Amino acid sequence: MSDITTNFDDRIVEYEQLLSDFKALLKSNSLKFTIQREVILETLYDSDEHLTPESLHNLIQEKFPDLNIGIATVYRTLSLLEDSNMVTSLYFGAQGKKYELGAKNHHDHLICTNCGCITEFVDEQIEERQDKIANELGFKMQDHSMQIYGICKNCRN
Amino acid sequence: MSDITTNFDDRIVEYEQLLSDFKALLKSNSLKFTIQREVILETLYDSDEHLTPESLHNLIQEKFPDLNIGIATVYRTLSLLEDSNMVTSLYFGAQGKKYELGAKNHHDHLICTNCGCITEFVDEQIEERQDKIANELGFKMQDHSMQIYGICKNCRN
DNA sequence: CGCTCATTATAAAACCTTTTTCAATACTAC
DNA sequence: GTAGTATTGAAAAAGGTTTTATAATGAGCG
Repeated sequence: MSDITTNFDDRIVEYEQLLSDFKALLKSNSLKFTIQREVILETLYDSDEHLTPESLHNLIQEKFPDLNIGIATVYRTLSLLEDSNMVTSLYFGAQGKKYELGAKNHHDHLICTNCGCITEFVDEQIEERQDKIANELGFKMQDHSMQIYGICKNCRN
Repeated sequence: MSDITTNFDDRIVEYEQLLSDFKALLKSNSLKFTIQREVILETLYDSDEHLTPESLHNLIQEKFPDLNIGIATVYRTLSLLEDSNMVTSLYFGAQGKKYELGAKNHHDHLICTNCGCITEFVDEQIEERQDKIANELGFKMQDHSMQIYGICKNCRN
């Protein structure tokens, strides 16, 4: 078995786990499992990007044109998922909320000031350096966030 | 003369330069120099953060409560400054524009989650590393911001 | 299956930010 | 000072996104 296949299996297992967590969550709150909610969770899972409610809705329309899911349902489901910590949202500036799945492992962001796309990265050297700076200044670090703004590869063409 | 005094003088000189550039710009376009425009430029200069039109307006209200500058004037002046490249704006996500003055020296922030105090710092290693990461990912860096959250020296006692 | 109530799509309403309108004001040149 | 015109604050309008109201639908349970 190749690594790719193994990863693929892992991914399915991971999604099944997520889905059953979601079902359990719904059940314990006397809420119902609907095709709309499943599709929203699945689309969120399949996407590696941070999505706005609108872009998520567009994605769903493309993938499931016959379902005709309303934007209000997307908003309602995202709020539900966020309230139960299955998705997290990021604020970029005073407004502009974007959602992503999971109790995230930490990462920093490259944000394109032209198209708004977000690329994630983690850099061990920066993480270490941050620890060191905090220590040197007598600061007990709890958290940090870093954003790099610029023009992404695609937009430079 | 100490370094601090020298920096202070430099800062005043820098602002005077900026102001006279602004005046020249206005004159050459048959526009008028008003107290509102001066206050907006000055407040932008004094702030080290990226500001939304709204937060800039709030800042001005605090600093000059008697002037009663309208939010529309803030928007108008920011557009004017941006058109003439004296300020740059960044998009955060699909929407949400933030402004900052053109030539600004960069620094990062340590923010105390207990007392709210902010310590500024610059670290060459982190700056270099950021450049490198941006380059590796085909990203043309324009700016970046980093915040470390935690408990400051004073508050730990 | 049939009952009950949560959920849905749709559309209207509520919200927010940004722009425009307009009469009053104030800067600049003379 | 005065004339001419850009600028201002206030309020209305425009342009978005997000939420709510509603009647119809559908999931879950016995």
